[in-house]
Amino acid sequence: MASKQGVTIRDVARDVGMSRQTVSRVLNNGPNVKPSVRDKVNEAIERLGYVPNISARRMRGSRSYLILAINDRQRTFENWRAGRGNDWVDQMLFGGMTECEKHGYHMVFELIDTDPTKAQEQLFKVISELRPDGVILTPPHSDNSRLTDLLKDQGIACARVGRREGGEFVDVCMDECGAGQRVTHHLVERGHSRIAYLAGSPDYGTSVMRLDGYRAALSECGLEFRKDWIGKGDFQFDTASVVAHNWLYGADRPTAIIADNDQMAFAVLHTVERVGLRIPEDLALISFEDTPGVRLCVPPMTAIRQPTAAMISRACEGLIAASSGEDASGVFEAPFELIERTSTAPSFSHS
Amino acid sequence: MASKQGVTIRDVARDVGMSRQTVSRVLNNGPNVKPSVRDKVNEAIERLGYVPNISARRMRGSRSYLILAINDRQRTFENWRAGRGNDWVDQMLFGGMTECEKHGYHMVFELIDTDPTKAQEQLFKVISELRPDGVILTPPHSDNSRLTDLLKDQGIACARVGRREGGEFVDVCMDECGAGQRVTHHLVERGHSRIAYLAGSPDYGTSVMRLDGYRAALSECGLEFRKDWIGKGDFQFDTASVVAHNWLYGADRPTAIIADNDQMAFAVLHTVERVGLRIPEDLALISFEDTPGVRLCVPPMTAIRQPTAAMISRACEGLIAASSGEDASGVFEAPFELIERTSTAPSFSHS
DNA sequence: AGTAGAAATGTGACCGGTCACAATGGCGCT
DNA sequence: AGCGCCATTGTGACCGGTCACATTTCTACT
Repeated sequence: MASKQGVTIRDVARDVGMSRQTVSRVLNNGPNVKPSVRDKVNEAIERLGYVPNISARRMRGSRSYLILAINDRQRTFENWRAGRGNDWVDQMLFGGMTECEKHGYHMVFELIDTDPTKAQEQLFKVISELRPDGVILTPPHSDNSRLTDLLKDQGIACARVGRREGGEFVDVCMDECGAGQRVTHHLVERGHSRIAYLAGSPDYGTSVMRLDGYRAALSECGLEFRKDWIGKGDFQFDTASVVAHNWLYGADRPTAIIADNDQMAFAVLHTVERVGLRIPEDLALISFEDTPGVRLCVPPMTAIRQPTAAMISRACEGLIAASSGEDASGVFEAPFELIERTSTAPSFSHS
Repeated sequence: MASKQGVTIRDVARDVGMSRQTVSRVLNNGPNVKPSVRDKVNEAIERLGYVPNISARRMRGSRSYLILAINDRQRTFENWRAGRGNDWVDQMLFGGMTECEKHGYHMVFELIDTDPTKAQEQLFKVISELRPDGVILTPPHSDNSRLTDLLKDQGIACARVGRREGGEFVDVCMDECGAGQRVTHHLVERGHSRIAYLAGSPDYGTSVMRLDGYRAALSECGLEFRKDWIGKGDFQFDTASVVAHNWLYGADRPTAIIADNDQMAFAVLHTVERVGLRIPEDLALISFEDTPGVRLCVPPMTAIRQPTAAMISRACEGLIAASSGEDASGVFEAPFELIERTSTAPSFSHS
């Protein structure tokens, strides 16, 4: 086994004939360092290949240069078990890294249980071990006040994904209501006036907001709001299949369906095929979420693409700023995108 | 801002009236601690809510309790940009956590550039900062000897995903050849004898091994090996579309196609539709990889599911063992799974 | 020139663990 | 009782940075 530690700050200090503290000041862009000295130190750092050791930094220092990203264990497990596609963590990693790299931060990912009490215990353990500068909570943990309380108590900055209350935290989200409006307008622009909405759960703030957007858009376009065209789904495939079947079997059927998540959109897709209709000729279909599957199924589905990477990137930015002493709390709304694919292509023949 | 550090080892020591070292021994399951003392210390740890600080542990100690997982930046970016589904990191996280949690380890994910030189510089920086106990290299970095040399030189254990040479590293992989055989047998069992193989690149060891398996299975079943039914793909959609079109347009067409990756399988799917054939009635289709898309497209595709989670889990196990001084080097082959879906359903009417 | 005050640099302690080694305790044996 | 030996426990140094504060050097102004 070779040397466990290479060049230290003392080696650099010795090399330039300065004290450790001066080198430390250069590293941290501290004030009161003569420019010529700063250059000399930087040159030596480069030449010797010195890289500060994160563990040592966080010992006496106040920063750990770590951002902890929390995901839900059960959801992750379930996605894995069901073989259901999910690139959530991929997106988090991508978004987080773009920001963390700039400031020399690193991302640690951890899974914790859905159960609020267990979650709290587990989070306590992890933050005690790692002492990260910031923690990113993703749904459903962004809604667990035990966790935010714990973090507040421990003096660790916290970012919540999917919430928009702000207050003392860094909240990142997207404009769910606007997305609901956008998809509705998208369909209206393509000639649809008979648009049904397959809703998720009223327990989810996001669902409610999206539905609001749908209603707003309908009224903006002077279209009738039909209660029987609000499907009560639960984000699951089976329930959605039943709803879709009822809508599509009759003569008074909608010409477009908006599904609150991808699982339900797939349910519609399969139902359409069973009933003998075609997408997009007989029915336009649009989904939120834009998980991997919707992009590759036949036909590819138009969907709202959640700005996961952007949200996480912003969360990291806020947390890093917070650990530098700035007040980074507030709400950040990342812009979503409507990805147009075949399922709402204009081949639809209304009239 | 509240207390930055809670209970320390000294607090526990004071509580039980023992020295720090004794508490440390209990923590690390060290020898020579009287059982009664061990119990008393454990009780105090529990009661006071003491959690050892990882940074402090790695300072004087030899372990950092960190596993670093390296993924390719360009590939990750490209997947993100193209909106292509990819739950690779999700699977890594899931697999890694199941093992890391058992031993109090944490996973840090990092992206590095494809370019070998840049990759080396970036890896050097990260391992200098974090000093992880082990590093997991995923393709294409598992093949970059600069990285493995660097890790060897720095005395950091290394696991390579997708290699099977073993030697001084922890190599984790799956039986690619066996998978090639398996899919072929699967098709033969369903009555197919006209099976084409849409290959990836001969530069990829995995491609070669899978193709070997296909040939072996054909000969086991007494079926003819037709050179014109080996498609030269390059893992890309477009090239594969051309090959598929040539096969399917003529009368002498195969009744089943094996695609070396999912992108190519999708190309076949779309080509089949264009040509006016149906899956699985006219053509059976099967893919390796099993990325999210294949599970949800219409019809859902039968595919080999890569045991990513299992491989990463094993990699972590090996790295953790190595950091405990054990010799964990060697090759571990994770069992793959054939996930049967509609694209090879028996509705196929041969005869 | 003398001196105040800011700018630049240095010093020792310290963070919270683990290491190497020293010291103590308990037991069996002669 | 005296001894050896192993099991158990304790002590001081140390890892590589940063903190608080002390010291020196420079600049400006009376």
